[in-house]
Amino acid sequence: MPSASSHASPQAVALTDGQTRRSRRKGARPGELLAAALDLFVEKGFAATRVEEVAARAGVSKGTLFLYFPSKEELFKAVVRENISGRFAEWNEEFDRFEGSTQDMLRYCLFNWWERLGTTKASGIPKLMMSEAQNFPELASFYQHEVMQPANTLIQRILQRGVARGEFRPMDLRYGAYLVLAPMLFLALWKHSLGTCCDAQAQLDPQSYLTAQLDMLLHGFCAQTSPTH
Amino acid sequence: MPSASSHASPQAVALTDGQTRRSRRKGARPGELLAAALDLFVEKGFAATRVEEVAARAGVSKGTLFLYFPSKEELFKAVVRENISGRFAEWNEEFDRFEGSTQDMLRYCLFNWWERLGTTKASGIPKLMMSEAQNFPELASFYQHEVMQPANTLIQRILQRGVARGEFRPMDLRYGAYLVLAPMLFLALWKHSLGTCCDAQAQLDPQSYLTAQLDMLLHGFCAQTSPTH
Amino acid sequence: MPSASSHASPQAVALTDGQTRRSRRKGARPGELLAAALDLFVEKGFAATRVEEVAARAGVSKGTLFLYFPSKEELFKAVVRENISGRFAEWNEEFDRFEGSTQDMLRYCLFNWWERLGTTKASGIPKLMMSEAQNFPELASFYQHEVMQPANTLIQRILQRGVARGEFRPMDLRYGAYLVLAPMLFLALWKHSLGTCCDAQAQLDPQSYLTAQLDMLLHGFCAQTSPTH
Amino acid sequence: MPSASSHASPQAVALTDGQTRRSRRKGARPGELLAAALDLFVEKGFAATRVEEVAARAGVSKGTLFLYFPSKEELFKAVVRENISGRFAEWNEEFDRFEGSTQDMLRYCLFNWWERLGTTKASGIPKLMMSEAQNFPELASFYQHEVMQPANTLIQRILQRGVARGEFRPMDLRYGAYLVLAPMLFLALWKHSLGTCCDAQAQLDPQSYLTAQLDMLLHGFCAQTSPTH
DNA sequence: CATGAATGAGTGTTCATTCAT
DNA sequence: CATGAATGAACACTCATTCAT
Repeated sequence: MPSASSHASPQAVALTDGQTRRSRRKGARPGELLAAALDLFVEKGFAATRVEEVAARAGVSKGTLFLYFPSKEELFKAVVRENISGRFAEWNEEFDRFEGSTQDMLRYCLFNWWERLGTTKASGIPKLMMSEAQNFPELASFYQHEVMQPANTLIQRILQRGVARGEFRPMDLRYGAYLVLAPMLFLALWKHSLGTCCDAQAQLDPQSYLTAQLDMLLHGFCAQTSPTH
Repeated sequence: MPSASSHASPQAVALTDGQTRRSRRKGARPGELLAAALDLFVEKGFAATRVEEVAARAGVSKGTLFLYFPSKEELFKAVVRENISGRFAEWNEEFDRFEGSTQDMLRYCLFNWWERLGTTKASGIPKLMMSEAQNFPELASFYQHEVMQPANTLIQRILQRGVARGEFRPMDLRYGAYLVLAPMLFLALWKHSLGTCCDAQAQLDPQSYLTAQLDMLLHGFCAQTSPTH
Repeated sequence: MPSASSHASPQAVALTDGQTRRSRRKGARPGELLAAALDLFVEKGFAATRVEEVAARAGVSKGTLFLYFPSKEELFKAVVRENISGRFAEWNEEFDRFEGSTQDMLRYCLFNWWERLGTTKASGIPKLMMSEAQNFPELASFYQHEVMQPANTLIQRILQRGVARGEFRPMDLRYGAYLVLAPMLFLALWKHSLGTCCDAQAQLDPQSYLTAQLDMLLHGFCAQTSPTH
Repeated sequence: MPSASSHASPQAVALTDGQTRRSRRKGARPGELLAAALDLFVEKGFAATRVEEVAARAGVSKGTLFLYFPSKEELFKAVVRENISGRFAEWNEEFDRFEGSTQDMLRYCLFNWWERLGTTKASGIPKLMMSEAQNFPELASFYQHEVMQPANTLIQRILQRGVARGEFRPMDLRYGAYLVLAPMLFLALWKHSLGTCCDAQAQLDPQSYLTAQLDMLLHGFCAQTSPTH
């Protein structure tokens, strides 16, 4: 039963820049941990992130992390839920309330998505999943059900609306949804991988990219629309 | 995966003091190792691949691997360098010789790319790069210059041809190229990550996906083509 | 498991500066904790029992446990001390009053012991002592003096009575007593260790075992009794 | 890739009293590990023994231990096999060759068992199993099948021989075997638990104990053999 | 008195890397 | 050249113990 005095040891204090850790408001714990976890998972990947690092960045000890999240995987799931899954309800409601043309809706969808997620740390999550899917099948399955499916469904609803109102050509909705999703994901992926280390001239401007994307989605490349197969 | 031994990386050569390794039957070593490493890196990712497994699959001992590659990281670099060498010269020539419509050229480009690369192990490399770009910035930059740029340029040339011939509407070529690339990369990424662990119903059929993609690229979603900006 | 609160260990009392805890309904705390601890120590062993579990089973918080017992080790000591208190006075009295043959007395002793202790949680204490004797030498010594010695003495008195009355052959009483004790302890040990996880066919029926044991103790294996040394 | 010079570090050398570890004959590794493991398991119990300690005592690193034994549990099983299970074949053969009376055989069995196992570290294994059975059911089951069963069978064969030759009274062999086993196990258990910390006067002399045990097994306590139920 | 949030040392296991042979 | 035995740092997770409230 050694070192009863090890609490508030010099090291621990050093970690928090000398603040007395005990004095913080209690309610913030899980939130700080989720924020720290998001940062680190995005920065270094799931496997390469050590739970101790997450805890340290949140200003708590390793043990405390496990007080709130039973395992690293559950921590990850909580991060995803906090940042993505939890928002589909809200987005679906926005869809129901939307009154403009479906073109505008699609535009709103793309730009809003980028503004709300793309510009935040959460935009790193798709890359994270891509990287770790093979090695953590349970996480992949979780992401598939809690993120990809709802996203797909939401976009299918938009396309369906466009078709129903005669604004869009008839189409296979399942693949149509991927046509919208693919470039969005590509943008997020790019931002967190190759985008971080390429020349200035090769940078992708999100606004321009999304604008081009939207125009192409709606009208295609062709000068005159006359499908040819 | 052609004649691997001719690509022995500088480091590897340095290790052996420049002896002519070629004269022995053993000269095939590095190539076998690179092939095994590609397989495993693509299957399981960099971190999850154990060097012992690579060595075993190449039929040599762990020690031998380190004889040719000073570290796991260098092995990774060699694998990427080995597998993204110049196929662009050939593809650019094909472009020059192509005589049909630009629509057909784009179709040919997409389906051919999938057939020649997408169905092979090499289709795992983009995922590999995405995942590890942060950890190997030097390689990411290399990939950017040697793969992404040429690919971009090639596609821009196609789009440019279409515009020049009045087949395509005028467009910002740089972003236009990404519109073509994004779904291609998405397909390759999908195949090697979430695609491996999702429900049967969520599977993506490459042919259908590319077909839908092409149709949308050319004609867009809209019922009547009347650009609105 | 009678009135636990009357056995509050010295340490526990010391902790509370001798206040009269008795006057409150909460006085039952240490007893509930000791009972819970006995259960769990017997079930899972010292190391595998978590103090939180003990506290939970006693219906208090982890912190409260440490209010009464300064450490897990002290809790263990208190448990053992609490549960091996003097039943020997009573048993010795029974011996004095017994009027039948010494064979019957031995039979009574074995079966009664099993009924009164073997079928209760207390039967787990010998196993506990065996397992932890090395780690708690002071307790082992205590157990030796307070349990093993009196038990030995009691059984020696029985054997002595048999010899004195001509019912038993002369013998070395000290070792004779172990001959009676060994199988009793073995039964208790078995019940709480290997007996819990072996095939149905390898199970030991206490009644049959004790019967066989008694018969052998009295008459031995040999067909005709003619001691041969 | 730091500290390439960490091999043969001062610490490591210190562990082996300055011998160059590399110079040892290779074949001794598993044997040294098994011996170290037996020592430590017996001294401190399975759970309380750290694999690193085992490795250190054997003069190798933690990693080396896992080179030979895939897990701590397998190490334990190997220890048991090495010291006990592996010997039943030999003992059964001795039984087959034995030509004297069954009384002598039983005597030989008891004293020989003590001499060959009881006086060695291996005598600590039964205590080990008793202590850890609950927490490691797989080990318990292993011990049950590889040790208890064969021992039981061997003793039943001896008793059966005695009965068949008219030397012993008829009996239930299954329980009869336990009558022989119980005191043997008790002796081994005693030696490694309470026996280590009790007064000189309470010590059990194995030879005397076994002698008394044998006499009682054969002839019982009773003055005249006249079974009374 | 009682709580329970917070701590951090401790452990089995993996695996890239080394090096004597 | 090739081997594979040996290494030891690294990591997720547990749990006895503390202490501010």
